[in-house]
Amino acid sequence: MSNTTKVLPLLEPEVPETVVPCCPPLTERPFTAEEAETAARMFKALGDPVRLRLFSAVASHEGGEACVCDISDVGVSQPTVSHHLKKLKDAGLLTSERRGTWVYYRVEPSVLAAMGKLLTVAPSAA
Amino acid sequence: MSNTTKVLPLLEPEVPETVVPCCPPLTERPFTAEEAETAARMFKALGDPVRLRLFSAVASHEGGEACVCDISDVGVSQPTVSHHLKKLKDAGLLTSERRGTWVYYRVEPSVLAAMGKLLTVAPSAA
DNA sequence: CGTCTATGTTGACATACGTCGAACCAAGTC
DNA sequence: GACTTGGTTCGACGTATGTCAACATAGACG
Repeated sequence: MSNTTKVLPLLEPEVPETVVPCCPPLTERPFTAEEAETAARMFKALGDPVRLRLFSAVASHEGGEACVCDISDVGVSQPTVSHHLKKLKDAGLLTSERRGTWVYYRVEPSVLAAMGKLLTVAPSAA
Repeated sequence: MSNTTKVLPLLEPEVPETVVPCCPPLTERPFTAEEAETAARMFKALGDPVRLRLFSAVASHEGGEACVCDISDVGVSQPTVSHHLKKLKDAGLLTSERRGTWVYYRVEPSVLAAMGKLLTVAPSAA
């Protein structure tokens, strides 16, 4: 039975080929200074516990977006939350949009996929 | 979402079970403070351009290991290289071993895989 | 042993970073 | 308009970080 070979469209609404070609996998070849600069910026953005929690909260929220009020319970003051959300936004990991009273943040799916590719264990290496 | 509820085993090829169970994918559920602390430590280690270049140089080197002398051309002084390699080691991303005159660093493949999983776009989320 | 090469460690310094309180802006509500 | 709630920006402060020069350590090789 070829049950596993069914290429059913497991809900890939986003995550298209538009994955930003930031850098090759870390294991493919030594990064250039420029590549390292770019990739480090993204890693750095996730290199703080509070930001990681905020990002995870947004990413795991209904539809990949969340109101600030829903995720700001991470143990720091609200200005600090805002500060970190801005950093994530500056790093290109989140986007924000104001809808009436509340501000909603949502993840940038392509960036997530790009980072995942960075950490791919080179299959050809072996 | 009735049609999409098929939980078919969408090709989970390698990624051995030896992957350290640090945290769930970022998109699965909000990280706890503890998970965030752990994961952030790894991201932080790669959040510096110099460290990223060093790590990439080691990871892409023959057999996933490299002598310091082979990778220390990243534009900073030798003590700084040593400092960053120590940080990567402390973060659990590299291991070192002295063989005669030279010291060799090698990647911790399980950690790489674990981080890759973190950035997995949750297939069940949606 | 002495010396040379390859790395790691220490101390110092400038900068970046995380955090908060206070002030400020944006939408609703009265 | 005034008041309330949600969120950002500003200014300040303490700490962490990246960097280097100088020194220390570990083998190799006479």
